[in-house]
Amino acid sequence: MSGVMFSPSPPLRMTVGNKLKVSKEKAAQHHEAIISAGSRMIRERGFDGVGVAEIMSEAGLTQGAFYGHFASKDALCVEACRTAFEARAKQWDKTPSLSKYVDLYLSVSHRDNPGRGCPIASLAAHISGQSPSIRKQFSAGVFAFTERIAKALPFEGSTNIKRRHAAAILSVMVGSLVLARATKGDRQLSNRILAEARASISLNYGL
Amino acid sequence: MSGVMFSPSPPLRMTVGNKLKVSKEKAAQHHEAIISAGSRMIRERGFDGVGVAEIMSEAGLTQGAFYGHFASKDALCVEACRTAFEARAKQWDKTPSLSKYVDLYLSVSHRDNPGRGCPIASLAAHISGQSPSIRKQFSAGVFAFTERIAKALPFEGSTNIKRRHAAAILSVMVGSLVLARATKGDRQLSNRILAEARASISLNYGL
DNA sequence: TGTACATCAGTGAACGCGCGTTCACTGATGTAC
DNA sequence: TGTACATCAGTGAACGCGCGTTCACTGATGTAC
Repeated sequence: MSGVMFSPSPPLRMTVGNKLKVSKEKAAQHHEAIISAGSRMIRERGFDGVGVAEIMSEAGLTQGAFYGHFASKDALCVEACRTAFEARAKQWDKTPSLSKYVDLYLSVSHRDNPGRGCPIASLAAHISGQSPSIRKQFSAGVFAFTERIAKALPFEGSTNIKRRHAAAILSVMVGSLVLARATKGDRQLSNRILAEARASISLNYGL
Repeated sequence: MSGVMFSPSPPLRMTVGNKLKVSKEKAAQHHEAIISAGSRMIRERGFDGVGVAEIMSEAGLTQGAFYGHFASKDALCVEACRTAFEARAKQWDKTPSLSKYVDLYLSVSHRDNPGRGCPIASLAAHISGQSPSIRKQFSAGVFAFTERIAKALPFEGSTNIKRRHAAAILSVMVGSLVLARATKGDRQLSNRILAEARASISLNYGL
């Protein structure tokens, strides 16, 4: 028989076979896997759009094990939010310039992959009604992101003026990404929103 | 006894007493009341953030009556979305200029009252995962709003150029409002976001 | 105009379902001797 | 190094709850005579 045979979507468990207790090392890996799956799925569907059982299944475990790793779903949400901001900051550090980062941010790829994307664009509208700990985590992330933009602005100016421009730039970035995602069904409109936001940042801030 | 006595939050039923069948006129009023309550509560908490029972209670009816007015919750969501865009368009028509409308849009009052506010800012992030009929209704609303902004721009330019600027302006408006709402816990940050978005539209587009 | 009754808007209890959370149990890990 | 056993990460079924939806019933409306 020619060609490679793929088994039809194996459940990709992290534990091999039917072993129950795992080593501490494995358990730590599981902990990270839960956060990783949660962070991605929450960005894709919002805090209330995904359940504990599905997150655990994605991490290769059953729902019962969840409460050995986290006190509650809310506690995971806080952690998932934190790591999402952290991961984005690391990606930012790998990008050569603010201009390039804006390119990436307003790309079709970012629009189509919210799971690895900016948590601000994914979660901003889902924040009200969430717990105070989530809201604080989120506000801190927005503040830090604004500061990062301000410091990276390639022109002269006081910290205060840079902060003010940064807030406006952040608004265009987040707003256009959210709008582009919401109008994905109308591809022309969606693409235009991204392109025009990019152009306006270039025109108005020389980025 | 001095002072006015208020009865503690009366349930405000539209039907008086225990009457069951109501006139066709009353029934039509109920229909509008359901849409009105739905439109407001959905903008406040998102499509999945509010239930049929609570909407009906707000409209002064019981949940059982809902399916005499709408085929499903989804059908109400479509209608609620439509009327929200319609109401906003009417409010726009009452506003003397685009500049004044942007003032209102980026006001603290609009930030703090999503129930009567722009459905784009309230619902954009909740659109993915909703039914095709809701998504279409929403995309049409975004498109219409962009056209409205384009036509109201107070400077010379081709339709195409105006459309492009309109898309960018819409992104700042929606983005800053969403961010301001999400960071309401940090009042200083929230207010700054609104103020800077307003200033940037003034600076960059002379509005 | 007055009466008899079919219509149907609204009621309230019930349905199945998926959610977050709990818990008795399992058995490999990893320590004590 | 080898054995005995306490620990505890993970399992899987169950819990109460709120959701969207259904339905038998109610009784004022509004029509037919």
